[in-house]
Order: sequence, then C-alpha cells, then structure tokens
Amino acid sequence: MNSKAPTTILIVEDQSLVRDAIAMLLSLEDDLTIVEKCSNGKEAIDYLNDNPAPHIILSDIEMPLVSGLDLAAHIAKQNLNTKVVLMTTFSKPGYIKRALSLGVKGFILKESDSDYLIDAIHKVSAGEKVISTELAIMALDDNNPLSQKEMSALKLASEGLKTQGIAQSLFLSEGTVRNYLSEAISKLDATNRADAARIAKQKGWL
Amino acid sequence: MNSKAPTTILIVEDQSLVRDAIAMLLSLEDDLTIVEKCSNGKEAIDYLNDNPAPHIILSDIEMPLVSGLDLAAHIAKQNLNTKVVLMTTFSKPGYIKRALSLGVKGFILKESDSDYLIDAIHKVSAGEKVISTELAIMALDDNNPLSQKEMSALKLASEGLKTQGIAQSLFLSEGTVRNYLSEAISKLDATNRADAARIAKQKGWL
DNA sequence: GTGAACTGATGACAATTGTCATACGCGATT
DNA sequence: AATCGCGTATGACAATTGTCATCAGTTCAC
Repeated sequence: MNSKAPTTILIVEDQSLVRDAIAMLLSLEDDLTIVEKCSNGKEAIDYLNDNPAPHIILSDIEMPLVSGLDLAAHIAKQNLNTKVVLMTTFSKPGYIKRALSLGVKGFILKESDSDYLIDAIHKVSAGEKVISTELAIMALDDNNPLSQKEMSALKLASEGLKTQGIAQSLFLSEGTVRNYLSEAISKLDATNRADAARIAKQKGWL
Repeated sequence: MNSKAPTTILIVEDQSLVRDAIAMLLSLEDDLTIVEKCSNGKEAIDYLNDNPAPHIILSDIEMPLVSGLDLAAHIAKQNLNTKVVLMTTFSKPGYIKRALSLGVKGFILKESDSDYLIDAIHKVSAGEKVISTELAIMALDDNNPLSQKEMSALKLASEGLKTQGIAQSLFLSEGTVRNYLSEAISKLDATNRADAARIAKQKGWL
C-alpha cells in the first residue's frame, strides 16, 4: 500500500466547464488532490489568505479581475511556498517572459494534450521547471520592440481613446503621443494605430 | 443489466487540454460514448464524411479553419441526422441567433458547470432543446443594429485595412465605405472605426 | 404609378492621425 | 565643459478619417 502524501492542487480558471473538466481529469490521478477550484485570481488570493498553500497552483492566464500573471506576482511578493503553473494559448508567447521573471515553474499550452499536463504537474511537483518547447522557442524570438510608453499609448488607443484622451491619461502632450504611436506603427509594420494594437495584442504585448 | 445503446458524441474543440478534459468528464457517464475528438470544424466534417453521424456533436464556436457555426451550417445543409450542441463564452451572445437559424439544438455557456453540461446533453439526446437562460436573455436584447455591409466593412477595418483596401475588397467606392463606417460608428456610439470594431467584436457581431 | 425605403455614390469640409525635422532639458559619460 | 542619449515637446505638413447634405437608381408596397 502506497501511503505517500498526495500533491495538493488549486485550480484557477474562469470558464467553469473547463475548470470542472480539468479538475476531474487531474483527480483521476491518485497522487493528485484538488483542494479548491477558483474562477479568477482574486478568489485564489482570498483562498490563500485563509488556507495553507497547496503544493501547486494551476492557473489560466486570461481571467477577469485578477489575471494569472497578477496572481503569480502576488505569490512571488508574499513569498508563499507554492509552485505556479500557468496555462496559456498558442498565440500569446509574450506572457512567458513576464511569467518567468515572476518565478512561475511551469508554462503549459492549452493546445497540448492532457497527458502532457499531468506529466508536467508531476515534474513541477518533483522540483523541475516545465515549459512547452514551442513556447520557449516563440518566446526567444519574441523581441518586443515597444517601449513602455509606446505600449501604454497603444493599449489606450486599443480601448477606443483618441489622441487627446491618451495624452491626458499619460500626462503627455498630444504631439508626443502621436510620436509614440507613429513609432509603434513603424516598429510593428502596421498601417495605423489600430492595426498596431491588433498586432501587439496578438503577440501578448499588451 | 441495462443494455440501452449509449449516446454517441463527437467533441470538437481546438484546445486539446480542454478537449481531453471534457471528453474525460463525459466518458465518466455510462450512457455517453465519445466516438471521436476533433480540433476544429474541418476535421469534424472530414470525420462525418467517412463515418456514421454520432447522435450529438458537441462543439466550441471559435476555432481555426472552420468554426462551430460553419460546422453547424454544413450539417444543416447536408441534412445529417445529428444534433449540434455549441459551447460559447458569456460575452458573445451574438452567435446565438445565427446558431438557432442553423437548427442547433443546444447552446451551453462555458461559464456553466459540468453538471449542467451533462444534463443538457441528456436532454438534447432525449429531443429537447437547451439554451442557457442567461444567453437567451442576452440574445433577446441583443439587437445588432449593423447592416451586412457595415459589418463587412468594419470587419475588414479591424483587420488593419484602410479605406482604400476595404473599398477594393467590397467593390465599393471609398466614399461609400466611409459612409458605412461612419454609420457604424454612430450606431455603436463609438469614437472611431477601431472602437466600433472593438465593440462589435465583443458582442459577437463580427 | 407614386412614393417610401434602400443601396451606393459624390463632393465638400472638419477633425484626427501619421510623419518628420527639430529642439530642449537632464543625467550619465568622457 | 563638452558630448551623448533619452524622454518629451513643438510645429508643419500630408494623408486619412469622420460627417453631412445631396443625388441617382432599384425595389417594393400600396
């Protein structure tokens, strides 16, 4: 009889169908125990305030209120003894750099299959880091050419603000904002600010 | 001993993690059998060409190559004897009208929980139609005010084309395109074409 | 067959956006 | 002290976009 303590897991994912399904999948492994399911980073943080940290937090990245990256940042800051594994989508390698700097232990593509996920969780639990090869490669030649200001200007533009609104938000002159956006457009080979925003978003840079 | 023939299900979902997890979830029900898993509508169509139609096709909507709506359209056209259940996301009720006109039998929110999904599949299998209440309500006051032309112009604009490119694509004059976009901007209370596209997309109208 | 509704087109104009050359202040470098 | 780089700002200009009034052709209901 094997009496080794199981690995405890907290699942964070906003789509409950997906959340339940993944929880079910993992709970079929007899050395894994799902201790809680949360629908966003905020719920997870609340849970961590009142409960012992699980061995592993398996979290989606894009979620309302508090994203998986925000959650990872919180955990890094609080210095909690738990390993974060993030799930993301093929098209957004830009996240990975931010995640690595936050001490995330695993990075799984939602496009990878369930065996890979289970294997990854076992490895992370054993102390390894796991990053999907495709993601690692993409992250390497993912040289975000945009400056901080260019990104924020672009982000605001993508939310429908026009030059004036962006300038006010960033406490810059309208001319400067147009310079930044012009730079961004040129760097991204875009036709205009909306196009640039679309490209940057698709890479996960916004 | 219960020897009733099980309900056969084809699952179509592009993120394999999610696909596998949902398949696992459903296969735990002893009256449901997963006959195949596909990663997009095209694979599903290919499968249907070579195999008997399953009782139910459970498909995501947003997928590469051939979307869930396209798949539903194909099935309606071919008059196949299979019931389509689509899964979608809370923020995009716009799809539901198109889906209903394609004879889709079920519409499940990815935000609903796994019991609901299983229940819905049983009901659809028994001949009922199932639509999440929230979705039905949203669909009702989801009055897409855009004309066909306005939508296509907006869609092209959202892909980064400028007026000239849009005009060429739609075989219209540049002036007309600008009129359409201007109309769309005004109807959606947007600040410019990019903003209008963003709003329309978020509602599932593009 | 008249008139309303709809689609597509024009032209004119204003506002916004994109581009570029240039400049200013401020640390850091030398 | 001179120089450099960086972030920010300015002004000027061209291109693009947004708005509006108006018009011609079609279709459709009455």
